[in-house]
Amino acid sequence: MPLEECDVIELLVAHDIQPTQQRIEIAKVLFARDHHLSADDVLLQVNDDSARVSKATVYNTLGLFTRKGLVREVIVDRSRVFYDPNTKPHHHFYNVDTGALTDVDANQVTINVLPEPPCGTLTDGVDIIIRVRNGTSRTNPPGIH
Amino acid sequence: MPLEECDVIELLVAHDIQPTQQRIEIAKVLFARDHHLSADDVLLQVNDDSARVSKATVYNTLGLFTRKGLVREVIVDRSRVFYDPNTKPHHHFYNVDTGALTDVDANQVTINVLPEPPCGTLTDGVDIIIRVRNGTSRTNPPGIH
DNA sequence: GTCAGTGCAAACCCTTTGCAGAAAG
DNA sequence: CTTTCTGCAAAGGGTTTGCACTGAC
Repeated sequence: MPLEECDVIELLVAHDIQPTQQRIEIAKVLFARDHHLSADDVLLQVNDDSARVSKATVYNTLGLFTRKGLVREVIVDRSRVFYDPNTKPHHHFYNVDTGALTDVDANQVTINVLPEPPCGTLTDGVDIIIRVRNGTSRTNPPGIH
Repeated sequence: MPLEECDVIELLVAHDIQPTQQRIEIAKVLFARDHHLSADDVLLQVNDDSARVSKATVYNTLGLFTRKGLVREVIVDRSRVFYDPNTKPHHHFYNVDTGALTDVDANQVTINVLPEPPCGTLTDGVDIIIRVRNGTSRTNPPGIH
């Protein structure tokens, strides 16, 4: 389904974000497909198809979207943050060779955490990152079934 | 148990690392306790008690230790990498308010992943990061029991 | 003497910030 | 007209690199 501009505007407004031209362009890139983009990816793609958005605005906007819950930051790589338009609970395969991120729906994974969170804290969320590398074997590491 | 210098040297040699003075100092800091240090933490602590190690050497050495499997990088924070002397399979609580990392033994957690890794890849490892924040509620988020 | 390891400072890269100009309501 | 947003460029902070020096064998 091609993403209409009016859908994006609705999305922004629903998240209490003023739909400016630049924010619309950035949202269109993010929500075009279910992918994971770095800030730089967004910058390149936004400026690829006609629009003109500065680096500062891309960073500011991605931060804004994250604070407003429109996208989620995924931290798997020392060198850059990925932004994930999928805000439903889910986890990730991360290919350490290629850097590719793949979603794993949360209900495809069951985890049982026996230990309590450290004293005085409460659980905020769980990120599971399954690091994969190129190869063909089928053996799972310990603890995974 | 206080960590003897000879133990550290043995550890380095066992991992095929030449035990130079600086590497010994860095290893002593890392393995003094079961904690999680950033490169900067290591730099400060190494130069605290008498020894003199440069920033470049700290970074080079931490990279070397990681490649040789002596320590593990933990990436939970956008701003810095933590180095974990515990190489046994385990996961982490991460306090987003304080930055504190706490180990969760792998056998305290069971995870069942239904989906296969993406085509042509094999699982390398699984990192579970349980983000916690300061507070007192006991409610678990969806998927945790 | 040779080769690996170290240290300094500069380079790098991603990200953030300050501030003036532009745009939205 | 007022407020918010944008863009540029400069600053920031962690990390890496180039290269000469030191030290171990």
